[in-house]
Amino acid sequence: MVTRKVTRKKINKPLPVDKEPADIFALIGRAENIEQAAVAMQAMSHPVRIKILCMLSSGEQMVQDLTDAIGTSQSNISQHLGILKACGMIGSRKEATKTFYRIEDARILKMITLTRDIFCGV
Amino acid sequence: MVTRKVTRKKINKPLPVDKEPADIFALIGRAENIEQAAVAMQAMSHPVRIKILCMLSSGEQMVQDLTDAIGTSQSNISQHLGILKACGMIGSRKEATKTFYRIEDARILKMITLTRDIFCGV
DNA sequence: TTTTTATATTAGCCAATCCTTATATAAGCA
DNA sequence: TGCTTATATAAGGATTGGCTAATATAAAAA
Repeated sequence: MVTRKVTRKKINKPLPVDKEPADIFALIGRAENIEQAAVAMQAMSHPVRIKILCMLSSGEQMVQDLTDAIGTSQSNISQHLGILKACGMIGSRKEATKTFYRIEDARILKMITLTRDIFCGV
Repeated sequence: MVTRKVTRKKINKPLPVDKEPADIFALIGRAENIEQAAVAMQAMSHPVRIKILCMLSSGEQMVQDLTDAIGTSQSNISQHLGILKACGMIGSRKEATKTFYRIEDARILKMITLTRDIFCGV
């Protein structure tokens, strides 16, 4: 028996690149785009990661500062940063022992800004 | 030993109501809002649910039509609808044997519209 | 009343997520 | 060299998420 599993795309994958448009219901056909959006939202949908993205949306930050401001373990922050980085949302730069993270994907910056706007009125 | 677990808010909870603002980094302090945003994004972050919301964003739809257009089992659609409904994103209305769903939360309509805009350019 | 249509619910399984604790790496400093 | 600081990685277990298959409900149709 072929156990064909319809497993979801893992979160740690880079967001795929764009493709052609479509028709039904204005966009259900755009499977690629929908997938991208889902992966992006899933990656963003954790309080710690939202906080990280919010902080990064005002510019580069180093891990220590993120850890202090957000208030969880360094290991935990590092793992969340890893998730965000794995799907291309953020990038990093090393300077001696410190690592600085920044938002890489313009769409994510837009998303986080809008999310903030909608849920925080900020 | 008190195994104090920092469990995340379950997805099947209504979005909590607003509270007071804060200070650090413009909004890290707004835990309530961040939580709301996270719950909302998590609920939206599945291809099937995004498709459902997209379809609903152009008006009320019945289960059968959603099922046909999206292309998964009726049971599956029903379960996803349940998730969206449980957190107050959508509402429903019965008419004989049919159930019509619609978007309830204005913020979600905004979110889905923007997501569409950002990822699909539609 | 039986059958059909439309939708909801439940159980069970496997995969994914998340946190904690412990350890690794690697650069700067004494 | 050895210590400290900053960050990353890995293992482990607990919980959640998501699918399928089976069943329940309930209204309409025959």
